[in-house]
Amino acid sequence: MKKINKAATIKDVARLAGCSIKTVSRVINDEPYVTDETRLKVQKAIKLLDYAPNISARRLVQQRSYVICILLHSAGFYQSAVLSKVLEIGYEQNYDILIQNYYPSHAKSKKKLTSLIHERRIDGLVTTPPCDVDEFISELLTTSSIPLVQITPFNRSGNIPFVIGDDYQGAMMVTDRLIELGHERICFLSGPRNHRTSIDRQYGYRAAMESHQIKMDDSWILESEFNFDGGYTATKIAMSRSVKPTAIFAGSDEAGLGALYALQELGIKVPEQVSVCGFDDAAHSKHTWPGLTTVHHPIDQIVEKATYLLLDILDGKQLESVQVVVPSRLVIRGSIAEVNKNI
Amino acid sequence: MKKINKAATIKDVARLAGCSIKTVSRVINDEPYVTDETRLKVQKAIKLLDYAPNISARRLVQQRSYVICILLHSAGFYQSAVLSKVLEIGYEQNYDILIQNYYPSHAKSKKKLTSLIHERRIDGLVTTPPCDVDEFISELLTTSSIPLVQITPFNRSGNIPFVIGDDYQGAMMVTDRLIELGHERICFLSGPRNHRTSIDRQYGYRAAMESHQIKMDDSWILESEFNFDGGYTATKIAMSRSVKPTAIFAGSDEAGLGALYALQELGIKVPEQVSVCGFDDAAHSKHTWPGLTTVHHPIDQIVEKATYLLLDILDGKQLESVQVVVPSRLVIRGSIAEVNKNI
DNA sequence: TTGTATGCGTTATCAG
DNA sequence: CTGATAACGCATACAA
Repeated sequence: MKKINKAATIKDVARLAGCSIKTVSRVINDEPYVTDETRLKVQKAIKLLDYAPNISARRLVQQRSYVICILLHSAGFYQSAVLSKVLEIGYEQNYDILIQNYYPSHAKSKKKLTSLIHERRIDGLVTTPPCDVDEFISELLTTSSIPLVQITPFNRSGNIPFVIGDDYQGAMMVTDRLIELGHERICFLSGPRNHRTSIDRQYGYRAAMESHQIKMDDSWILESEFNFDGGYTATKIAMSRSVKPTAIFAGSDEAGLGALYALQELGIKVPEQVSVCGFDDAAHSKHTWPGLTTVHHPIDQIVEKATYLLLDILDGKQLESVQVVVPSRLVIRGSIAEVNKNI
Repeated sequence: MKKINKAATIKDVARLAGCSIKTVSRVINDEPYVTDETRLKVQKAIKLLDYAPNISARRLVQQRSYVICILLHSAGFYQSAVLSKVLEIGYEQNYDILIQNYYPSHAKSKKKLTSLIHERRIDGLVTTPPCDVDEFISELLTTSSIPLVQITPFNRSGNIPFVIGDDYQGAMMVTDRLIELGHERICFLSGPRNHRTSIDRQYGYRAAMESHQIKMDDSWILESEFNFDGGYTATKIAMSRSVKPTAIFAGSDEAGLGALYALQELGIKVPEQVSVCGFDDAAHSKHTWPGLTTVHHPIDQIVEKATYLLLDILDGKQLESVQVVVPSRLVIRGSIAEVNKNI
């Protein structure tokens, strides 16, 4: 057992190996122009001294932090899914990943992010929704240019790299399926207006309804939040109307679970009396009874692509496409059935 | 709009303010011995140049990284809860928080962690279960001494700082409650042996059963995993026996949700025919139907205390108690009822 | 109250 | 192939 009073530095290694620090540096960084003989000597010295390069010194001289930042809004299913993938990537990569909360338009959030960039703590940035709804993020890029990749950007204009799921397509698929089952009175529980996905999913729903020439008006669209309470409340409202829906399509699984709960509380059987769908395929949606029919939003792939996109940009790779759309997939579970008009 | 070619350094500020870099340094770090007049001049220069100290340089010279690391095993409800609190703290503190996956006994995990410490990327460490079941963590501390706080340590011996919930007490409360409702055939779904909580919760259950002189043997304890599938499978097994339980106490909410699902799949009514309890009070347990009766495991508080404990240690504060136990609290929801012996 | 000089541990330049 | 030496940007002992 060796005791470490002070960590060894490159100088110590050089002294022990009988060479210059530059040579040690070469060995550390796998540079050429070192004899196998000296390389071996240096490696032995490194092992002997239990040497590891001081990361701060390296960062200072290289003017890079080897840290990328992920901006995340609050906590929830979506964020958990993002996090778990991000950590996986952090485990594989040499970059450290700094996860930071960001609340759009909050002064403190802006300040935090500004200093993160300004103090050169981070080399690049990935945003998740809805962190980019304020203009601050894009402004930031004009002043201090730092590579950015957006996950599901609020605004797709411009040529900023992004990765996004196919929300429009997914919502169409769900709605089509419900229509196939004979449903016409389909309620859509929308999310907040500052979420790209919320908007696109609503368009998908509308498009499917229209393509089947089902008469509908905006009263079939209930604005709520993309969370349990939002879905719960909206469902209660929908079911209290004189013309009740035979199916509820929640714009997110969290809201879908709220809908499920509300219906069960009302003693309405799912799917016998009312069908319910969600969107996202959250980890939990297959664990309710009945399981929630939903669209698989490939958050894993999205996060992975976005992060590696940023990493590639930082490594200076030439990339052909920096704007990626990942397809969605229908997931049928027990919460939907053929229409029951006696509701 | 100012354009930034190269970021300003402390020298630039000094030059513009007409003083030495030491004076600038004093202003930045809120040190005394600066006239209000010069302070103002410096501050103006800082604003004008849009200056921010280079964090790497500071870290190098101070021999500190101002980063703490949280070790996390895989992903799940528990981890999500930890993460959301950790991010909140990171948002408030000046330390950056590096979240790292750690799989006990995995060579790669060890290597990652070793270099994290070795390269002085982190100043301190917080472990969450079951990251500390291998001896590696404690070994690490003997070789390279870095402050460590353990959340729910596997092994409480020694004087390493830790924060833990009162699992024993909580499990006793749940079991007592079930017994009050007339239950005697209470099945306990245990978790893995490498989880401190799993062991303590099982002891609590046993203690309550014994204190009420209810005859039981080990067949009433089913070993499973602390997740949905574990609870699901164990429940199916329990309900297939000739002597069926009237209540199922799952050692975790995730397992409890699995139990709920299994019973519903079997067409067994909860709580009319069988009562179900969990442990943790996971975010989702109130969103199932019926809501899951459980014990509130104050993960928020635990994470908060642990993190601030580490921060205090790093700041060199004198602390009276570094080993903290946080009490639990019963949460009654719809999943339990008086015993129904006709099962 | 202010400033000078030195060092932190790397990487990079450029001459040997 | 190798090695002096100069940055990198900041903090800090020590002067003034």
